[in-house]
Amino acid sequence: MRDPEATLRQHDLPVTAQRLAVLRAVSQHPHATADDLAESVRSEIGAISRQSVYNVLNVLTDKGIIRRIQPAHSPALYEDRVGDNHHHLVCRSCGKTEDVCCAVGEAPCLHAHDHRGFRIDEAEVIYWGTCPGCQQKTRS
Amino acid sequence: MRDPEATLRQHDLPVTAQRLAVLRAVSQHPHATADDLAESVRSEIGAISRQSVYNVLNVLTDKGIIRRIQPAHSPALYEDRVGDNHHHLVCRSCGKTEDVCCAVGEAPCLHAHDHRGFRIDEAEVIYWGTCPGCQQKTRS
DNA sequence: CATTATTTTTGACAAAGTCCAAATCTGGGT
DNA sequence: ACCCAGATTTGGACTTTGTCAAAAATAATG
Ligand SMILES: [Mn+2]
Ligand SMILES: [Mn+2]
Ligand SMILES: [Zn+2]
Ligand SMILES: [Zn+2]
Repeated sequence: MRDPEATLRQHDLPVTAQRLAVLRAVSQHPHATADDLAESVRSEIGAISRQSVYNVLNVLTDKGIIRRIQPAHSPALYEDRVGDNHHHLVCRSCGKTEDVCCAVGEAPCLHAHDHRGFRIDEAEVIYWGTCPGCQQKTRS
Repeated sequence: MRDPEATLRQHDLPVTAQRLAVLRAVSQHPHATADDLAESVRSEIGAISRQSVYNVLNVLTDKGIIRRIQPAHSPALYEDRVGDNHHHLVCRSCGKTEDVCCAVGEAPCLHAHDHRGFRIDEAEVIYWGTCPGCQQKTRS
């Protein structure tokens, strides 16, 4: 995130210490949970209420400044990388989450047109598997 | 579901009234929530505990007899259509969920090999959009 | 500075699901 | 048919993730 303060102003959001800190935390910890981010923010500015973390994450998500992803068996994760329609790789064992580029034009994004009368605006893809670390642990 | 009782026996699961009823309910109500299914089961066999519904859904899911899908902003949904790797179309407005065939060999299933050292076993795709009904309601 | 709308905080609340121990039932052997 | 051991079901407490609402604090504006 280049300039959190400018980003907030560009979206007509009053600049507050909480918003700046949450935005920096999301930027520094991609795919972190609200709880992770709260802890991170506390270590930076001392204190923030749980509700404010949610308030800020919600408003930033609504404005499209950050992105929320919600894999099964996990609380929501947030990231700062928006607008590129990338996808995710999630470890079934430890939850480790990594980005996967979506080569524009490739399926399934290619198919994100209408099906059964639905007007489709997003093709969300999660690749489930086992991360390298967990593969090792599982070796007999 | 052809024969719920045979299915249970094939998987070495003791046959109980609760399991039979839940299995039939899943079969008759694709993409229903645990709560929906509990109600449906109650109307058939009179009573079932909330915990048993979860127990049964969990064991059936673990055995691969049914499938669980967990779209954002929704409790888990269950269905009886397993093994064909189909995907889902979900309405952002009303939650309506429909099946989308995954032509085997097409992306992203084609890409369900290794990325970044992950051993991938599933490519989950959810197409988000607006269903026909909700499109009409939203017309100005 | 003073005003006003917005944000933050606190604490209660809700939804979805799990944990645990007691009661009940299923399947298998007599 | 009956018994037994192990598995399942039940009820209730509990956890996690997140929202609601009202009061207190703060940011933007003039
Ligand atoms: Mn990402
Ligand atoms: Mn389906
Ligand atoms: Zn892992
Ligand atoms: Zn709809």
